[in-house]
Amino acid sequence: MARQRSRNVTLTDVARRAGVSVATASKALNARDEVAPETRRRVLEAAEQLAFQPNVLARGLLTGRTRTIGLLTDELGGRFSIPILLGVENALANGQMSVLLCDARGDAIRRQHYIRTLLARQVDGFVVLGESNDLRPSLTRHIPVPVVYVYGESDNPDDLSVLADDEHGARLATEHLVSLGRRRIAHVTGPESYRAARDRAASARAVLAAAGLQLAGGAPLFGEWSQRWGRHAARTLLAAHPDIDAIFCGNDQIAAGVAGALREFGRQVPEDISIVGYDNWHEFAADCQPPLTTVDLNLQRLGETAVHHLFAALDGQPATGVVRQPCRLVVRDSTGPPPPRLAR
Amino acid sequence: MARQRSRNVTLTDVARRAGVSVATASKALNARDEVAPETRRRVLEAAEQLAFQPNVLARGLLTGRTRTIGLLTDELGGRFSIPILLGVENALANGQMSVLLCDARGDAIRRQHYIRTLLARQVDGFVVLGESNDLRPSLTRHIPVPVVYVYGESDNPDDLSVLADDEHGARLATEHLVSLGRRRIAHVTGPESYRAARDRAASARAVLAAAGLQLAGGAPLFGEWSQRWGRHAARTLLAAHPDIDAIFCGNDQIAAGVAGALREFGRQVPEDISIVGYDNWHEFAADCQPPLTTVDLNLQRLGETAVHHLFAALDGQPATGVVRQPCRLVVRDSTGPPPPRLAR
DNA sequence: CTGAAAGCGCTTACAG
DNA sequence: CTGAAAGCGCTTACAG
Repeated sequence: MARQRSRNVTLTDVARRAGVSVATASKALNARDEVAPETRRRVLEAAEQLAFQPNVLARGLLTGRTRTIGLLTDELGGRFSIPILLGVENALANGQMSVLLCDARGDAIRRQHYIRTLLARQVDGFVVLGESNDLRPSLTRHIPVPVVYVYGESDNPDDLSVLADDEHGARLATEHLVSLGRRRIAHVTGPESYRAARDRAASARAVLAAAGLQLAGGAPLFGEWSQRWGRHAARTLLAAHPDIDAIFCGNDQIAAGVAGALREFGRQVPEDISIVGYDNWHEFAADCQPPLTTVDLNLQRLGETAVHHLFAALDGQPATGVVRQPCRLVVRDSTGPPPPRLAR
Repeated sequence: MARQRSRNVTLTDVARRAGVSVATASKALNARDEVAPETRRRVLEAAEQLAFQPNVLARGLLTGRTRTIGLLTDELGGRFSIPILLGVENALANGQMSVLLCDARGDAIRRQHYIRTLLARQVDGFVVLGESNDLRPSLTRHIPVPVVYVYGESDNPDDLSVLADDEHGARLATEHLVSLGRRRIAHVTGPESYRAARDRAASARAVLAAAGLQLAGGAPLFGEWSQRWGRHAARTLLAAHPDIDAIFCGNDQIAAGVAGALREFGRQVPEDISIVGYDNWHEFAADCQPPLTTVDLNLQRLGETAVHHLFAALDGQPATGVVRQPCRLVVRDSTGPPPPRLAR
């Protein structure tokens, strides 16, 4: 760590070693075709020998393109940001671009500061990552380069928002339970203030209605995104509706809590009561007792999709509106058909 | 999103509006004292009116400093990276620096590629974030700017590594149990191949030995970092050593699994058997039944500490060796004194 | 105190 | 095909 930064090898060094001008060296390295093959060979050899790395700042100053994008997050600590971030980083790297990371921590001042900072660094575009899938105020008017919103939807329909399709995810979950022969299905989920909770609940009800069914208890149980709430809700449900045969949970934590409570009450999962979670949060879903059937939002792919749309916008092909990416049902051991004696 | 990037406001624009040369404008904005107060006022006003943001690339080209550091991670998806990342981001932002994020995904080729990319972007320094706290190969010989390793220790003692103090964390946990009057303490932890598991186990044994005790069963139970292993190990322990009165777990997932199994066996937590977890992973520890006493590694602060050391190195004050940051015991409901009838 | 000039490292017309 | 020159936006001696 004590090493000094040595002077960088510059194009001038390469040119000198190859015995050409910097202009020619530049053309040779950038594979422009106005260079003699033998000259190019000499330049490439010199660059190789000197381990030349072009200074990206100088190039950016000239071209106005930095091949850098700003990733503005609201709350990186949240559960959903990381897989999306990974997808964004991966897709950008595949496109030879880099990402400057800024976490606003839900603070508007901090967010504005970061927007200025990123613009001063001449980023080519922005990805704005929401902490929930609720509508969020558009930032685009402050940003003179292309912006794509991911996970959280911009409130300006002229922006492009790339979202997980919760209607689809909840439909997959509910149809799975119905197709297994479940008929008295309850829904335990997070706070009604979350769009995710409302959308999933609405979708579940729609699927049941189409099958001539309704939610056990008549309505979703809105609460918290926690195991604790799952345990509590399961007890309440068993007391009020002892004949339920399935519980669709708004996330995997709730599902894990439900599973724990059902076990304490001696109900067998999946035979007596099947459980579906949501999120495919590995540590909760796969490590649950029993492992949970759940909905995977494909978050990493969501990040990649957002970047592909950003690339399109950088190429002059911007889109607007909402792109919804489908979900995927992951079937594990927490769902199955009712026991034969109860089959109808 | 369809907006065109408009030409940026440059220092030339500001200078023209203020009626001065760019040289004077530059000095005024950078608060150098060779400028008349009235001139400075006019320049600042012009900059304000034009919403001038200096082009950081141009400045970087000139000064050789970009105020950007590269964060090289091995596996961002891992449990520990995020809090550390947050700490790094926060400390850098406080120092008016930005972070370029690169996740090598444990791939050596990809890692080398990122090192070259970051150097081409003229980063001022690197933070290298390990995915585990095992020793890792030093990258410093490829990097001509200051490097600080965080969480994972570099195998070169000439590097600086900022680490969580697992010896301390396990000591806090074990001393807590001993001080509560627990005497038959078991240790259930992750794979022995992890340094974290070995270090914590060794520390627990040392504390017990100092108190004239030894681990229930004579040795730690190494297994996996999962609830499943926690459940399994708890059953094994109860069968072999029905009189144990505490279990120190290598992480919170194991502890949650242990808590679930003990409940099924009708053992009261914390009265009959107290449990301590490790990591203070909120979703597992605080939401456990009962909420877990656990060890918090202060990971966010670890990231901040690493950045402070990097700043020192950038200021010409590099350090070498290992910095270990203390842990913190978080006491919740899973630990308490033995019931009076059993107290001795 | 102010400004003309040089220069950071590169790319791109343009002339030869 | 090659290279001298201009220039991206800024900062810093240096001269006045």
